[in-house]
Amino acid sequence: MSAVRNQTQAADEAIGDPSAQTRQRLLEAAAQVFAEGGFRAATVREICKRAQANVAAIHYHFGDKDGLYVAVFREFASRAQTRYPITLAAAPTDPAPARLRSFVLALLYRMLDDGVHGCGGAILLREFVEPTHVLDEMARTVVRPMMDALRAIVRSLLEEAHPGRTLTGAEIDLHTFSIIGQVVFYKHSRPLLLRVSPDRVLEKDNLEPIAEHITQFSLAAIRSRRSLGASPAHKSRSKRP
Amino acid sequence: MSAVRNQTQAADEAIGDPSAQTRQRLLEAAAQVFAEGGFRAATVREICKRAQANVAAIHYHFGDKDGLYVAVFREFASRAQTRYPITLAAAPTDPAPARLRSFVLALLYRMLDDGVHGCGGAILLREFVEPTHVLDEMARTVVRPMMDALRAIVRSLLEEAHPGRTLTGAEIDLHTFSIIGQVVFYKHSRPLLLRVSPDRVLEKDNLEPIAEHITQFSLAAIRSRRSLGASPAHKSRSKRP
DNA sequence: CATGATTTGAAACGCGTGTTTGAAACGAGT
DNA sequence: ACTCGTTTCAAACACGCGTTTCAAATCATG
Repeated sequence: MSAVRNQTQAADEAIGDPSAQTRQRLLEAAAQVFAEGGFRAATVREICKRAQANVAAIHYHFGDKDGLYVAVFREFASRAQTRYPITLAAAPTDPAPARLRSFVLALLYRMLDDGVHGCGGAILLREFVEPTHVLDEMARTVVRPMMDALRAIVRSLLEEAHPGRTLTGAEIDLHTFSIIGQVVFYKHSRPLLLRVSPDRVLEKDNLEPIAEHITQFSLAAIRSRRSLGASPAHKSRSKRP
Repeated sequence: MSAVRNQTQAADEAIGDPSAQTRQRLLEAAAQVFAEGGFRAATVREICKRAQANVAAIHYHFGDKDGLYVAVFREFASRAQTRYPITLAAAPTDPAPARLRSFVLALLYRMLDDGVHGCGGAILLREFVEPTHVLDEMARTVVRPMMDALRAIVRSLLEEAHPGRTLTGAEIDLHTFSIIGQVVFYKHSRPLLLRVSPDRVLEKDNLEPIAEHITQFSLAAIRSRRSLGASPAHKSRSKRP
């Protein structure tokens, strides 16, 4: 066995196993501390204080601070997606508008949850701004699938609104980023909003109205004739015999 | 004279004055380093290396790292606004759609400029995510005026699209944040986009199409009947005799 | 040229960080 | 009870950080 205990073994033994309990407490404390301030601002001493463990335990169980962060990412990223799946409020076969609303809702709930289910989301959004060594894995396993899911919804909406119109990847991405930008704004700018518009920060009370607004704002834009310029294919089609 | 030389005196003497030149070099190097990684990640050693100055010079001219950051903010915040005013592409008397487009364009240009004119913008957007001791001053002198300017444009657009409709502050803010969210997404998420969609990051080539998209996307949404729910005033009016 | 003020520099300090070390405690098996 | 493996602990280490100190260099003035 490698110098660092593998996760399956440790997870299996966590129940009732004091030593595996230390590892689990470190993971959960680390998730909170990383979610609050990001990888760099988080300190092993603060993590160990919250976990009531020795700083050497981090090195024993995870190798180093980097390894701990990777373990946290792997442990909690899927929890966020499981607790708040993008199918939270719509089935995959539902119409695109309902799926869009569900997607927005799920992301907003992940951002609001500052418990263990939301840590993955907070860490993810922190990587947007301040990437670390887990960005590649995170991009591959979380970000791309999430963006592809939203791209599919956007494509579907644009095709409905503009039948026969050839869509480019760039056009789909522009709309996709407009939607994501509206959502992540509430997390990325939360510290600022707390200062300049404290009654507008994302909370339980206003989450659904904000989700509804972002959904309707985006649907209206996508359905409008104005949101797509002249199609390159349309232009080139005029040249075809 | 106070222990820290005041800015007016130093700025006046910067031309041809070797000692004031050190101060100016420190300010410009600091602006770059703060813009790149934020206040916390920036080190006085890196700043002095770039400025070719001694670390004690920071303490002599600015008091400490905090004081340097304040000086940088004051020096460069106005430069960003001067170089890329929100009236960049529209006069204050132009119709609201043109003013919106100009507003979006100005912010995108500030975000793209990684020279001395853009440092203020980069530092500002960094404060959204990771506020420091200048947040209060920044909120008062830069953020609020900027948000109020956009709120006025949004109000104007909503009133045109929904005549007779009573607007709440919350409704205006929802639309305002949707617009800001789409814009700042390109700065806040740049490190991530460089990894998952490198051909979509904000650059000179695609800045105007992105500005146009955000403007049209937002205009379409604002003009749609869907973007505003039932008016509270409308509801209460129905009860009046 | 001398003097005083200003500015810069090298070196060190104190602190907080992540990591390492070696011993102690604990648990399992015989 | 002994032995061995696992886990935890206190303490220390090495490093980088922001800040401070005191001397040297520079500049301005009479």
